[in-house]
Amino acid sequence: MPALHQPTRRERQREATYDEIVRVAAELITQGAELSLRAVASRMGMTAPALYRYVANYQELVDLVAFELDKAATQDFMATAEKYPEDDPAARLAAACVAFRRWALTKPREFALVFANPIVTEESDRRELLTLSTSGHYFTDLLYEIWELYQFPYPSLDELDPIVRDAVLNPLIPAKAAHIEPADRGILWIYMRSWSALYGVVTLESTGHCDPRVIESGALFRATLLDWLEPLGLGAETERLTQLIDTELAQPPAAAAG
Amino acid sequence: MPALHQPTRRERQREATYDEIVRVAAELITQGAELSLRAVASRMGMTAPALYRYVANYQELVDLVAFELDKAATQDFMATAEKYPEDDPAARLAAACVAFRRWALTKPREFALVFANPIVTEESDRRELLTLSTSGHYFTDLLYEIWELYQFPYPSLDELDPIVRDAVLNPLIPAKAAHIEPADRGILWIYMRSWSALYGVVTLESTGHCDPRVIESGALFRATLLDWLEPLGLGAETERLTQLIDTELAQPPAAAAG
DNA sequence: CGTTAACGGTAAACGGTGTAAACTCCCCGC
DNA sequence: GCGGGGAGTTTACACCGTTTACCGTTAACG
Repeated sequence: MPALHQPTRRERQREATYDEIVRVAAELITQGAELSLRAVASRMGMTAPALYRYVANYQELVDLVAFELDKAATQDFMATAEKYPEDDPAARLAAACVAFRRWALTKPREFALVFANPIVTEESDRRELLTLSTSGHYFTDLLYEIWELYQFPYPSLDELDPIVRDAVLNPLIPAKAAHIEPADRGILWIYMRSWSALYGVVTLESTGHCDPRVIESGALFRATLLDWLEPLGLGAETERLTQLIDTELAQPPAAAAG
Repeated sequence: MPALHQPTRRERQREATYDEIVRVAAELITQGAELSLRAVASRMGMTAPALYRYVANYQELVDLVAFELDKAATQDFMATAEKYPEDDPAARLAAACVAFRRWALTKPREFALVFANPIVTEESDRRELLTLSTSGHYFTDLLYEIWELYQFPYPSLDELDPIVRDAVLNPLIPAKAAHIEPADRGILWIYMRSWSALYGVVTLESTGHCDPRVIESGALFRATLLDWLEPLGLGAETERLTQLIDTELAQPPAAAAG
């Protein structure tokens, strides 16, 4: 383990160009260009092989970019959610979900990179990055806040499949679970289930494996979201949340962030 | 429109090599190799540019392979389903769903190609092929048979979002809907919703964006499936279908088909 | 039957990709 | 002041999709 020392000039320089690489690479994607080592290097006034001083290979760059895009997207979700009061996590989650879908439909390339990119390597750094996924943390947090407020039902530890019990007690998947009491970890099961439902419709719509008219109407997404109000203890809030969702669905996608 | 004439020798030859191209390309994928025009051509003892006599470009070959793999996979689903009696569509659908998941987990590359491949071009032949998707037809058929037997509830036409109503009356998405009475087309809405749920878990698991232990346990998939028994009018069958699903989940994946 | 046009294939080439190896140069620590 | 390692370049390799020009064979037609 390296000693914690004051970063030298060279180290600062190194970190700076590293950040620039990731930034430039992410820009390429958001601008609709193809991501390639040569393109990134050329934009930085370097040659492609130089990038190998910073990145092990192409796939690693892709993973870094995916993490970066996820971070940026989460900022977007948060901005949408924060239109609603801090003490109204239900509204915030609903809004964030719609923002998530909007992002997936507006930027299908980014979405595919972040959420539909197969995690091939079993024991790679990839999994590490995935575990740190920003959006995952954000959604988990919102769900937990909802639970604090509405106390929706969740399975007890011994109701869970033993393997799942292990998984929620020592989670690998993006989830800031540290502050959740072990006995309450069944909440993470609800998280997985609801995330899976949300992920399903949004991926279906974003990749286009779905009737375009159904996408345009938003009906499938809307119905999926509404189905989850009851399980999350939000049955009494159905009316206002439906209205909120419809309002957000009607929002035009935000102008592309530079 | 060309007149229907007896295929000449040359035409037969052409069709044969066309089929061989698709077959060889699909083999490349199933054997874990990369799909490239050069690789396909070389395996056939040809050069790459020759393929352009049969295929407009690389993407078109990919689409053809995707359709081919989907067809092969459907054969697999059918084989699993046919372990159960013809007059028991509920059992058959449940088994087919498990087979679908098994396939997606065993062959994530194939799955990604067929189901997570973004449909980019708006008005391409891609959409045509998608509409003809074999697995889509199969699942729709099973669901319809279930409806015939159990008469599960479905929305009437005027309960549907107007855009969705258009979509189910004149479907673009894989569905042999011709034999479903227009008034009963709300069944297709149930189909879309349940397909979206199934697609969600399976994609999540197949791409690995999920705790590997949860995948291994199959709990998330199982729970998702069980949630759909009630809406499909299969509440009374819960016990035996649960047992069936668990049996199928315990089945080891079939040996890789040559 | 002979001519002509289309067809199915080749070779060569263009511009692009990721990546490996060898080599320079400059900064930093001793 | 000197040696070493780090950052970057050049060169090269093995691929990729795709275009162009060319050539024999095959089928159709006057």
